[in-house]
Amino acid sequence: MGRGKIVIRRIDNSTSRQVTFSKRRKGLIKKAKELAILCDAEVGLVIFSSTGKLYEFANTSCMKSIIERYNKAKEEHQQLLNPTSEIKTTNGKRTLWFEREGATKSGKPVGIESQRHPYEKGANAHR
Amino acid sequence: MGRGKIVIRRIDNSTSRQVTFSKRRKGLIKKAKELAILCDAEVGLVIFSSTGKLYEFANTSCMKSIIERYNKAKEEHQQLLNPTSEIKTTNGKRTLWFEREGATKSGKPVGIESQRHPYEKGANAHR
DNA sequence: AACTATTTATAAGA
DNA sequence: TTCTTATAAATAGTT
Repeated sequence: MGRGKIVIRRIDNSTSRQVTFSKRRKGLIKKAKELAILCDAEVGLVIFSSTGKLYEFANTSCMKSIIERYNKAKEEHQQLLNPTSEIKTTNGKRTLWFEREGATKSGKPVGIESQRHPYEKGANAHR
Repeated sequence: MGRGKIVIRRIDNSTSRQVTFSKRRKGLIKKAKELAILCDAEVGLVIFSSTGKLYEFANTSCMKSIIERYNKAKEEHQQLLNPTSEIKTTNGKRTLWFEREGATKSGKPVGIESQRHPYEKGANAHR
């Protein structure tokens, strides 16, 4: 959005990188707030600039509680990934509803899909 | 952005809230990715839908490392807030560069400003 | 930091 | 939920 289209690639020029960071960070936090309010969601956002400065946004109480909730959700997810069950297919793999088609690319945690395949069963079950 | 302007307020209709959540979540994560790449920043984003589903984005290694970095930065920040120094003004208050003008509103952690006043000195020093 | 031309996101509707 | 389209909003380049 702007005078010209840009390619999403690291901005080499330090000054314009800083300017863009400032603008987009502001925009991202605004969007995070809006999502939280409009959709009644809990949102936690942490941003470290390339110079190491920290910026954050958390719509509920504080980031701490969101992180705790996150950790808790992760633990439960792990339980699903590594249940103490004996169910296994002959090839040693098990096909679960939340199985990834890809892999850990671009920093996405293993077994977690940001866009689809949320933690709970039933999601994306239809269609 | 759309056929009509909307007010940022919880969407009552459950169905449209879900639709909006889906669209905006996607958009927010896209923006987070772009910020990370363009500006060489480290970004961690956690979203819990109103139904409790978790969505996340982390551009570096994993959310865990970002959370650790966050905690570390927070600790250091606390050290700055409660230094073992004896410097005090007569009224018992000390004016620090990162002092807040507001208070803990809308869930923002105490002593942290999301938009301005990042942790490090010199930020916003110009102008 | 302000200003706009443009691009991009997205609200509604199908 | 996906596609389409009109329109609101974000922002790239400039000043």
